[in-house]
Amino acid sequence: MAATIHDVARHAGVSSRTVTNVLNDYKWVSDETRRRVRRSIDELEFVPNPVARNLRLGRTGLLALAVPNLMASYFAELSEALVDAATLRGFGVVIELTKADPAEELRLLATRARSRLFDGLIFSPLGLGPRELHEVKCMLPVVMLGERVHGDFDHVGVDNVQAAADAVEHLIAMGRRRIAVIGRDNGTGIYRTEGYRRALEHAGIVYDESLVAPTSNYFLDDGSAAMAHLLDQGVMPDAVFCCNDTLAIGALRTLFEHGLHVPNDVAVVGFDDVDDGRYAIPSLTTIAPDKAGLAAMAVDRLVRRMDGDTSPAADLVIPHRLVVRESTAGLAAERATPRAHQRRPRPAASTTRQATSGVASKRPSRSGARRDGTGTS
Amino acid sequence: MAATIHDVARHAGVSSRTVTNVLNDYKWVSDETRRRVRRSIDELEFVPNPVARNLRLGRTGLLALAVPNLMASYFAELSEALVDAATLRGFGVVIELTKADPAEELRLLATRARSRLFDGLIFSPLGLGPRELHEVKCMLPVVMLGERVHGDFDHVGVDNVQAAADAVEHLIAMGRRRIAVIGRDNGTGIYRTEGYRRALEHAGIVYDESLVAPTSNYFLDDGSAAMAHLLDQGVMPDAVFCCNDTLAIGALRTLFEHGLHVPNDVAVVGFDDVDDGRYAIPSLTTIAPDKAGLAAMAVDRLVRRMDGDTSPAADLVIPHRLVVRESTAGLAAERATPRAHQRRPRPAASTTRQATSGVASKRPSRSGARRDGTGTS
DNA sequence: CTCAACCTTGCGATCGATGGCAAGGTGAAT
DNA sequence: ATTCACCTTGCCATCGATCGCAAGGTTGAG
Repeated sequence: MAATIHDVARHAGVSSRTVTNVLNDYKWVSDETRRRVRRSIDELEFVPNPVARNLRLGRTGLLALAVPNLMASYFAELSEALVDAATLRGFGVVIELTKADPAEELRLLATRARSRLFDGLIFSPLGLGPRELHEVKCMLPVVMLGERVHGDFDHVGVDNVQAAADAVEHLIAMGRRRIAVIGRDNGTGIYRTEGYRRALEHAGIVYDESLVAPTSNYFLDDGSAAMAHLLDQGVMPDAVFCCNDTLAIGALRTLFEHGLHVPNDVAVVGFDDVDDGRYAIPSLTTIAPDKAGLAAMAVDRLVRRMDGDTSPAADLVIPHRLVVRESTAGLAAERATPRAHQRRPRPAASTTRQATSGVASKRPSRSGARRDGTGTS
Repeated sequence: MAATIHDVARHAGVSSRTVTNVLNDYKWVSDETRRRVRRSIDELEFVPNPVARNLRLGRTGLLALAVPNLMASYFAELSEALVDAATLRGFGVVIELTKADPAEELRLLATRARSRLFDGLIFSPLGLGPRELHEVKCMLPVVMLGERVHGDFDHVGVDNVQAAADAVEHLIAMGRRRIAVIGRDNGTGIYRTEGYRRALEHAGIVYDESLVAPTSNYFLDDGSAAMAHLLDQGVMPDAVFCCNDTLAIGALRTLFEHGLHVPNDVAVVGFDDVDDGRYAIPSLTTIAPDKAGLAAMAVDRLVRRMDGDTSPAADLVIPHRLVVRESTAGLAAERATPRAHQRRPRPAASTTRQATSGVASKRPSRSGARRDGTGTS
């Protein structure tokens, strides 16, 4: 059905060897021949069969990306960033959903990774703990995301403990004392809760188990349920640190339903700087990791390994920063201090503009003005 | 490095032919041999090289899924559903991000689809209009999502015009008259706006161009900007129909910033029933398509085509329903009528429970009670 | 004329699994 | 002893592209 290299050769009146030479930019091909071959390729709509090529070359041009799910915005955004980064380097990306299931994650590393269908694997483990991961040895290059694991895998991620501590420190700086935490029991959650603990300790606040609402998952549901659980138990915090934005948005909803005002009654901080958080009501204070940087770094690392780099496993820490929004600073605070708290990159473009948000009135209507056009006023 | 079928044969003391026989459940293999071969496979950790197998068989076990992005929750949820459905049938999924770029979408259909790297393609076109798509002929099985196109592609999707009309009818039933629409200018948006127009017409309300806020994209940003644009122009609607939930959530934010109450001042309806909408403040009334059903149907259709089904292109319509939440019914309305408006499937499980939401108080605290435990009260 | 640089080609092995074919080998039934 | 059903095998072509090798061709410079 589809044309092969031989069809092209016949059509162009050359040998198949010459066609390969053209395809691979071999040194000694005359311009004339090159042109003729190219024309035949176009006319026959020939596309080299990657499967055959890959069999020969031992590479498939595919990376596998293993994430727990795509429903949690963080993983959706992360995946998008990684697909972009991979595409830039000519790799396709196969998405594998692990559902944070340890068995599934192991199967992926142990079996599926041996299939040679992928040239590399970017893995965001949630189910497997450091100990299990330590055991696994994997045939193909792997870059781990999320929390550092103690196997000999390359790793890219933020300093979760420090970042969480930053977030909680911010709450303390805002005068909060009874600070709850939601989300301890998943991969990175453990480390983020540790950061929470340290920040409290540093401020001389005692760590109170009853303020900890563990969730094994990290969906909106879970944040909402955990918050409700806290309130139902009569625990009344004046702030909540959520191990990610999705949990935080769920928690916002529960607080709203309970008639509690954020941040007046309870301040909320998330983690990840997911797009939704910017548009939440109130907008969500959060820790923003450099996701694009993370993606680029992960792919870069992987490609380097595929090219034979055998240096010892690296632990790459990407920067993070605190983004203060209404859920801790409040509407009034934001209005009073129109500092450039936020960065709002437009998803499509890559320009980065500074802009305030959360301003409720006095919006100079310029024709065709963008929503954030007030940033200049 | 990695073991091949021949290594296994040698190790088990049989011929490679026998190993193939075992691998493919050939009829005449003695149990004894079968066991021995299996043991060798395990010991050598042999996994058949899919690339070689595929070269021979002409199939790769991979489906391509082309969506514009993963940032818009709908596509994230859709992708997750499709990956699940494909995994169930033993297919891997390669995600291709088109960015809603017509050129990219064409390249995908015309070139990348010829690569034989995929056995099939599930395509969610946004950039290409029906006319362009009509032209394209594609070598491999394709199932189209979103709006029906008039090429000879299989198609799975909701009846966008009808569904949009349902949504707007609901607004009209709630007594709204000045109903704006956000989002016309993208693939499905055109059809949804058409549904909007019909519902107005049916109710004898004149279609007013100044109430139409077109957006070419469908991110939070765009919804927010479009809403601001309407308000800045002095257009004061009493309801807004947004062509998807993401736009709607963006619009909610702008309304909030302008100090307008939803739904008292402005009612808002979205489309897609994205997870975020359930947790938005206020929770979002929306049109819920059966996403899991859609995913299953799409994969099913694709597999059937791959197996040689040559029946004429099918147009499969999946059911939708209106889900009424606070953004049109309001807190009070919900509290007054604890009807089972909503279905809230837990992402992980597939059980479907009826539950009210948006109840602000009187939450009977049962130990370990789920957030939606009030549904029985 | 000779040599070298440049271009093109046919041949054939290679990547790893598949599977047709014919040829054997069992053991049991006829 | 013969037939047959059952099991196992070696051999080889196949999928399509890659690439080394040797050989043959054309130039033009020396």
